[in-house]
Parts: sequence; C-alpha cells; structure tokens
Amino acid sequence: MSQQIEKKPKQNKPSYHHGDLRSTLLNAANVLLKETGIESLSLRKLADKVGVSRTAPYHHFKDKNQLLCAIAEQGFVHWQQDAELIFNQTGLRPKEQYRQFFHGYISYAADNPELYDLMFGRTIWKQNSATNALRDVAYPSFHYQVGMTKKWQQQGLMPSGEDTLRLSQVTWGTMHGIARLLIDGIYADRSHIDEMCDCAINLFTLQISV
Amino acid sequence: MSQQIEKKPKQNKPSYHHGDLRSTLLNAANVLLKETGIESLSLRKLADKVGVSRTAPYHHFKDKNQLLCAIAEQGFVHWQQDAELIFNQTGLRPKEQYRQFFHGYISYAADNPELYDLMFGRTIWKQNSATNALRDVAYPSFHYQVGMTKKWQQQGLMPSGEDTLRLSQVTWGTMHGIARLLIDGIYADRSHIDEMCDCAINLFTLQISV
DNA sequence: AGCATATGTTGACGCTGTCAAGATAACAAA
DNA sequence: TTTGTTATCTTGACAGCGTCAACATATGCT
Repeated sequence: MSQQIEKKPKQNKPSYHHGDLRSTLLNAANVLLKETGIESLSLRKLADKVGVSRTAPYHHFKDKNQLLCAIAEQGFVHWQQDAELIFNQTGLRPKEQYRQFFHGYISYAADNPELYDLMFGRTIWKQNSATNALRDVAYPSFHYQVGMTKKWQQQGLMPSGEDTLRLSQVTWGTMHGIARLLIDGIYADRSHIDEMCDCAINLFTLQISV
Repeated sequence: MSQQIEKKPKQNKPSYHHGDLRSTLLNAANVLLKETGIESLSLRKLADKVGVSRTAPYHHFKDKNQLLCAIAEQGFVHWQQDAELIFNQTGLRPKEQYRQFFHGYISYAADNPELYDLMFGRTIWKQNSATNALRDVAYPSFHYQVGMTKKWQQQGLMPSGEDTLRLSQVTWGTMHGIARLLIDGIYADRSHIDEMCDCAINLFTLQISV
C-alpha cells in the first residue's frame, strides 16, 4: 500500500519506469479526445504528451483498439451512474422520470460527443473489435434500459400493447438518432434539441398517463 | 459530342491522358467503398485500381474530402429518386405509404451501409467540409421530407398538434437512429429490424387513421 | 546475489494524404 | 501549320500514422 502511494507522485525525478503509465495514458487520452477529437487522437501524440516513447503504451494496451475500448468502458460506467441517479430518484412521476432520462441521455452525448461516438460508434462495434471488458459493461446498460421500459409500460406511461424489447429498441433508437444527428454536425443547432426531445416524449407516452 | 463518344472507350490503347478519369474514379470508388469499407478506401489504392499514378486524382478532386463529397452526392440523388417513387405512387393509403417510406429508408441504409455513413456521417458533416454541390442536393432532401410530414399530418395520419418541423426531425431521427445502430454493428441482427420499424410506425401514427 | 519479468527505449517498415517539379498531350490562336 | 497555353498525368519527396523487432533498464522473487 505505502509503496503504491510512494510510487505514484514521482514529482521531480523522472525515472526509467513511469510507475502508473496505464491510468496516466487513459486520463491523457480522455483529455486529447475531448480537445482534438477522435480523428486526431494518435498513440504517438498521446505518448508524447505523457512524456514516454512511442511504443511504451504497447506494454499496457495490445493495440490502439484496446486503448479505445478502455476509454469507452469508462464512459459506460459514468453514463450508467448518471442514469441510475435518475432512476433511483424517489417521488418522481413516471413521465417526469422519463423526461429526465431522455434529456439526460442527449445531454450526455452533447457534452461528450467524441466519447459518445466511441461508445456507440462503428469504430469499435462495426469490426467486432470490442473487448470483453467493454462488453461486460455495455450489455448490462442496454438490459437495464429494457427493464425500465417494461416498468414504464406497467405504470401506464407507455403503450403496453407493444413488445417491450421492440419498444425499448425504438425509443433508444430515437434517442441515439437525435444524439448522432447532433454530434455529427447535421443538427448543428443545439437550441432546438430540447423541443425535439419533448416532441418525441409526447409521441412515446400515452396522453392519459400518470 | 462525337468527340466525347470517341474519347471514352479507349479500349486497347492506354494513352497518357485517361480521357474520363473523374467518373472512372467515382465508379471505382463506389465499388471499393462497398467492398472494403470507408476505412480502407485510400486514394492510392483507388488510383492503383484504376491504373493511374497516386497523384492523378488530384487533378479532378482537390483532396480526398472532395472525392468523398462527390460520392455522397451521388448517393443523395439516388436516394431521393427512390423516395419519390414511393411518394408519387397513386392509390396508396397514407399509412401504407409511410410504411413503405420507413422500411425503404432502412433498407437503403442496410443495403449501402458505407455509402449511408458517408451521406449522413460525421466524416463529412462534422468538420463542415461538405461541398456546396453536396449541400445543394442534401438540403432539399431534408425539406422534401418535412413537406411529406406536413401532408401526413393534414391527412390525419400523424398528430396535427405537434410542430411539423419538430415532428419530422423526430421521425427522421428515429429512422436515422435505427439505421445507424444497424450499420454500425450494434443491432447486429437484421432479422428484427422490420418489427422495430413497424413498432415505430405504430407509435408515430394515430390509431384512428386513414 | 542472481535471475525472471515487467516496463521502457530506439530503429525500421509499410501505409497514408499531399505538395513540388517535370513530362506529355490537347487545344486555341496566329 | 506552327506556336504557345492549358489540362492532365508522372515521379520524387515529406511528415504522420500503427506496429513489430531488438535492446536497455528497473523491479521483485528465490
């Protein structure tokens, strides 16, 4: 324990071994990702920023893809925490809870566009290159949402006639679509996004609802 | 006129000047795009496939981005033609027309995933790198869809209480979201897509509809 | 103390987009 | 027809990228 504490803050003495390169790389990658975008996030620049040689990261990540998966993994953890904050809130009418969830989803995407692209984009998923660790975080997130949809149906907020899985796929698809149109620069104007969300919520929830 | 006809089919005599390199490049690019994906579509491979030197394409496209925009442009033209085929069909009940349009949209994306990604993806739109020519084809497509939504509202198919622009943004967002989840490898299973589409259509159209 | 292992380094390779400079053909004007 | 301009195509070069191989150094266990 005390060894770890001593190792991490190597303030003035840059030693041959970094000590905590993996998490340092992850943090720096998150910053670079937010600042310059995924397009210009290169392992070489990242290593340079951290102050190690180009190939040092390869001792902590098999390749660039594994680094990206690790970043996405963190994103899912944080996102799930945000969502549960809303779901666990007590004394909230179902419609208001759904509203908060919907707007929260879009806000998360809008505030972290590059991260969102990594979490739900083709870079990772298209080539089936997702790490097992990433899958272990991502899949439960989806299922959690299906469970919430089922609850909303039972509460009379959403039409109970529709198959729960299909319904949650559609509602999620809508959130994903709006998020993507926004972060990909097609709905450049974020000022109308809230109205779009409310319109979608109207369409998905029953008028005579709780 | 007759000059052009003579120029194009340089069958056996490979001359210094290609004669019709621009469209040849575009065609080859479409093939490469479909076969190997946008990720591995490089100008060098493209030039090699066509049989010219690496830098020859630069005399017809300022840079790679302009080539991509030209491909996307073609995609919009074809897509618009497909859509108008459905819109102009006579004797179709509104709901059935909307159904065909929705399924047609998803099918187009599923059949041309890489092209769809180019047309509606961040590669082109995020950095505001879209050509004027591309904008001139893309924007009217959006507006055309808004017009159709208005008509569907007037016909009593969709809720007339919602703002037309917002409504079309949401319905388009849903189609876009489903399309993206499919082509990005998140909804890997295409067999359920039709059911998802019908579920969405149910949610967007009024029960007592024409 | 010695040795295995983890971690860091430089060198090299092939790939990419793109610029500069030169070669060749097409075309318009004289 | 000849001459000069322009469009088109060529090779050479450069910097950046991901990643492998070979080597250096520190850490930790026996």
